[in-house]
Amino acid sequence: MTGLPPSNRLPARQGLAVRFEQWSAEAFDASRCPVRGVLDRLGDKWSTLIVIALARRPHRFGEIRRAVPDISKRMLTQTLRDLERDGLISRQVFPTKPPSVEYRLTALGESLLEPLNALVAWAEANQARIGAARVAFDAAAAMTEAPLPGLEVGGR
Amino acid sequence: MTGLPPSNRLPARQGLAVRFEQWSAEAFDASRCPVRGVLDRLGDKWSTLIVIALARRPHRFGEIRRAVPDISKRMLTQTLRDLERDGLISRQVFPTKPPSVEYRLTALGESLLEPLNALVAWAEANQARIGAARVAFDAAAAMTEAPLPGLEVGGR
DNA sequence: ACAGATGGTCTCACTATGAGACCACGTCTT
DNA sequence: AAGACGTGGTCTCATAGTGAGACCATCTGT
Repeated sequence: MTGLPPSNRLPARQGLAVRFEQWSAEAFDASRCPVRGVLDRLGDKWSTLIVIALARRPHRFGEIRRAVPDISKRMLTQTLRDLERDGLISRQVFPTKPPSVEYRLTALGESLLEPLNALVAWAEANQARIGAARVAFDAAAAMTEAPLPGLEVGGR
Repeated sequence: MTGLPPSNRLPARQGLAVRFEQWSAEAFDASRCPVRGVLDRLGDKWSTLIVIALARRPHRFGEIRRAVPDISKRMLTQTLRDLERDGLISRQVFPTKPPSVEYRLTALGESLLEPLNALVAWAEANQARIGAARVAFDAAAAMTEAPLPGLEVGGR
């Protein structure tokens, strides 16, 4: 990531720029662009996590809950429904005694793994930089709020 | 996208799988994984849109609002602050008479364009499939709710 | 003199979210 | 035999997040 020559970035920038101009020009407003709908779904807090969990193998409802511990049943159900509605995962009920339900990625869902992997790799490679930026930003903000040095002892 | 051989998907799947196992194994719960923080920020409704807008060129506050029409001032301010805090964009105030403010991507922010472009390309390539899946799902759901054919005229 | 544009902040109402109770069913424990 | 537990959910309720729009100080144009 760090070793990439800058020339590798330009196509991405231009790719996005061209897309964006097309959206703006064709639809006249970006809000109606259909990619927005896709990005919004992917953009919610849990979709990507669930897709990543299912990337390993099919999971049952409770397994996903254990894999993503801080999701509530309510949101898990809802997000799974949304992902199923979008054709990214499939839901299969097994007539076992307490009926069990298995969720797995569809072909469409699997095709999402490529770009998602790129994003996760970026996040992993740059989380330290982002963390440092946050610390620096918060420190600067604290200085602006209370610009008297010597009175600041522990920060807040 | 459609023409990709399946073998191209496997590395992505395994890459995510391996990452996920490492998160689960090392931190013992996925909720503390730092990538989560990054993904959450990128996952909010507006961050990606703003980054995409800034991919073209630096924008002023009002320009971004015009580029992303359905964002409120409140959320625009907040999202810009967050992106700035994470070191993805920089904020520069010009001492013009009504002072103007320019936002631009930092090097870190530009490095995000590559994976983001991949994601947007995927969204663009698959939005039709997703739309079709939604229609199919809603139709199936309507059938389940009201399984009597002949009584359903217009649907709902 | 007054509207408009600049980049925000603040309040208020509405919506989305999380915590947890509840359900029907069957198995396991006591 | 009675009660606890696990299955996959749904439902309600309190709280958190969000969008709409008023408001602010300053300068420019008419």
